[in-house]
Amino acid sequence: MPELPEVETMRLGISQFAGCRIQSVAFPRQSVRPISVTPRPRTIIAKLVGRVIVAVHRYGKRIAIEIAGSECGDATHWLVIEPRMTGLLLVADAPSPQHVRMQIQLSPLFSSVAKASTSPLSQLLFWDRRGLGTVRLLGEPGLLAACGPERLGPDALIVLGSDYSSRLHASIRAIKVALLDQRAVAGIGNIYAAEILFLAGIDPRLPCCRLTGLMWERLATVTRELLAEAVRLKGSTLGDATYRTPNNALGEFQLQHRVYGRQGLPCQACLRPIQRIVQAQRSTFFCPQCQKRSGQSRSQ
DNA sequence: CGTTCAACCTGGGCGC
DNA sequence: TGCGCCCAGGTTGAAC
Repeated sequence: MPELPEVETMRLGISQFAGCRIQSVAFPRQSVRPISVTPRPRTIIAKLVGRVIVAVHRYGKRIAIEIAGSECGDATHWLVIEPRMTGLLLVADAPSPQHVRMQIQLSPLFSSVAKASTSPLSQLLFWDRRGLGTVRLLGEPGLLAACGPERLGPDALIVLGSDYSSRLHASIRAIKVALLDQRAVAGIGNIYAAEILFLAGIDPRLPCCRLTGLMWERLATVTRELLAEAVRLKGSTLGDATYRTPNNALGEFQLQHRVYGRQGLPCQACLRPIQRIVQAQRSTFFCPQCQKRSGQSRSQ
């Protein structure tokens, strides 16, 4: 579920913890299954307890909680969380207790009245039903390897037409498949790729090398605007309703979906049925009429 | 380069 | 009710 808008909503919802000290860390399912945690849970716990959260960052679809170094010279660390399909960061109660993967208790660094009244909740949970998510505690080299420019392209919220064209213009891959490549552009997933291409009027099957400069510009503009609107609406909570904001609110951008999950339903623009195809083992939804090869722009 | 497949997991929905 | 199957927001690595 979590793509850029959902992960950004998580970041905004837990950034209040900047300045808080970590009181305790637990990995409740540790004995049930070797969950994807590196290094070992006890090592993470030893390195985190007593430390202060400096800031909460987002790199593509990953959250990186910056942990201050200790006074005895220990370096800054980052707790990097990848929600993957069903992971959630929560400050509220978890939907089901058995899927809580990590539990962090926090105490305010300063017991100021303002802080106490604005953040009554001092617990941060990583909840993950399917358990495909990962938690890593990394130093600076690790952070760079996991979230640096070698791994992630420009953030989709600020991507430019020139970013797209310089990275993809020579590729023969279908544009929809390329949009899911985090090294090309960071943050787009299966839902938003479909929605972006519909709004840009571009056929998801079109090879990247056939897009014109004008189309790259339009694609970038639509990407930024659509994702910004999705962040404003706190992401998309689909039918199964697993996705929640950290405060347990539902997303609202699913009400704006034009093609995703709408196979067979009439296109809102032309009334022809939305089609579902499979590309790179993922569903692609699009309108064959509104998303002709070159969209509204003329191409050869 | 690029694509395809399997794997990692749980659980909802469907047809029978 | 239950069983078997297909599907799902993501990522990675092996094989071709």
